Amino acid sequence: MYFCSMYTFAEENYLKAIYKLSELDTQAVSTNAIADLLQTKAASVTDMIKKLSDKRLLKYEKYKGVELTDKGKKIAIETVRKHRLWECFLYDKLKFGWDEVHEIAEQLEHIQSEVLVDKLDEFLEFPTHDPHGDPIPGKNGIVKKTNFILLSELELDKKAIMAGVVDHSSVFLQYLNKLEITLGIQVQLVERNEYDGSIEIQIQRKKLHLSKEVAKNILVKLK
Amino acid sequence: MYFCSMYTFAEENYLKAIYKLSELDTQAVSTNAIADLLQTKAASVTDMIKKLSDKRLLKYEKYKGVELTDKGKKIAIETVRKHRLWECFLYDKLKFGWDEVHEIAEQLEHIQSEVLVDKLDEFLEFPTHDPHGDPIPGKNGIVKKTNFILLSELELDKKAIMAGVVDHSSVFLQYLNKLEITLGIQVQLVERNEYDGSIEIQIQRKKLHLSKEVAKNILVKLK
DNA sequence: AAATATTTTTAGACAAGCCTAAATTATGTA
DNA sequence: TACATAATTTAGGCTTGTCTAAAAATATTT
Ligand SMILES: [Mn+2]
Ligand SMILES: [Mn+2]
Ligand SMILES: [Mn+2]
Ligand SMILES: [Mn+2]
Repeated sequence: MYFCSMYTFAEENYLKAIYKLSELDTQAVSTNAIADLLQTKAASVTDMIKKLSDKRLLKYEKYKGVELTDKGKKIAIETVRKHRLWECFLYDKLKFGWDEVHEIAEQLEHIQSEVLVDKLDEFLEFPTHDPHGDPIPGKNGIVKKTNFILLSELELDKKAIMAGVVDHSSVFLQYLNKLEITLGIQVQLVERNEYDGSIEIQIQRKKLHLSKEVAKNILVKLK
Repeated sequence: MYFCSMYTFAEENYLKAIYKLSELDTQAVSTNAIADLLQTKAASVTDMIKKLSDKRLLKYEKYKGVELTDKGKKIAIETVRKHRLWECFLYDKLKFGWDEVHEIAEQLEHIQSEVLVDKLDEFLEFPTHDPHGDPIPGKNGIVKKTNFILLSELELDKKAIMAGVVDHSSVFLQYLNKLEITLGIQVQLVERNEYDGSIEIQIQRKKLHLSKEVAKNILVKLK
């Protein structure tokens, strides 16, 4: 009503979802993949795809999936940038837990004001990573690649730093809270169990046993 | 899509507008008054009024205007609280000008998360007034009355403190910026011109001449 | 009191975003 | 290659929130 944004919440959410999926795979993004990620129906996705295609935000060939145009990718990355900056604000300044910030940032990412994003960035002292270890795209649209590896693939006795998560669900993050696994702490692989892929790690003064499932959802940075 | 708020942006904006208008006048709020304030059409207002009436957020009698119910008033005040807290954030923390905060707060006020409001309030150290001098409603829904008077009604030679504005438009606020009139500074009425209602004031080391129009849009607190 | 002007409501339309059910196209398997 | 299955699109419908134009009610003048 008051603000007429360039793009609607729904449009930005679709672009963000398509961007995320296109990073996982070089192929065109399928209708069903988008529907799954956004928890909506394939028919709704087809509707929106047509609108975004009309606006030249993506390339669409019937039955062949979609690919973002440069314009579409730019908007997607801007939205990711806003999302991650707001997550930093919620975590660093308002002292939310890393398991609580995502849902609120899903809303805040759609606030329209270019100067707001810049001022927020400055206020947060230009953070490079969000509370989940994901890189914050620059104002120029460049997203730094992180060279993290899965904790499940860490070599025996090697030391590393907890650097990110694959699963962003609050259930998983709360489980890590309980284990006192936080980003930035040092980890060393003590033992790998070949039978079930579970591992034993040393963090701080504790030894922890982690299932393969959990280890595959934690990212570490080699020292 | 992701968040299903109790009330939509439009509903909250209508409730806020009706609350504002009902504070100006004890009578029921008219359809046209709402349409003017929200810059929409009377027909749209009638539509929305029916929906809000169905939801028991206001009492509506055809052709007789509307009155908020306790439930409607509660939501309106909560929205005002969020609006003003966000304005404080933008002004105090992000260093926006007082002429820039309103538009962005119009968007931020609709973010749904009760704990976010509480944490923001705490982060801002429980401010009592927004950058325009308007009181911030408490968590309990109580809005403190300010006993400010119009600068145009200040008595001769009396000293007072700049405390608020009636006109919140950025044009007016920018004009005050140019005159270096900011909230909190002392003001003394030096002369009143009976002919056109204009006044001469002393602020800091300067004497300023203000039209009646301007003086009627500035609020001061007696010392 | 009647005529006129203003306010408010109704009627009908539209765009955005979603849905279900049915039709169509693509893909994988016997 | 033909059939079965899965993916995708189309058709038609719904809600929200907006609009214009016309009708109805209320308020103001004369
Ligand atoms: Mn979102
Ligand atoms: Mn994140
Ligand atoms: Mn608003
Ligand atoms: Mn304000």
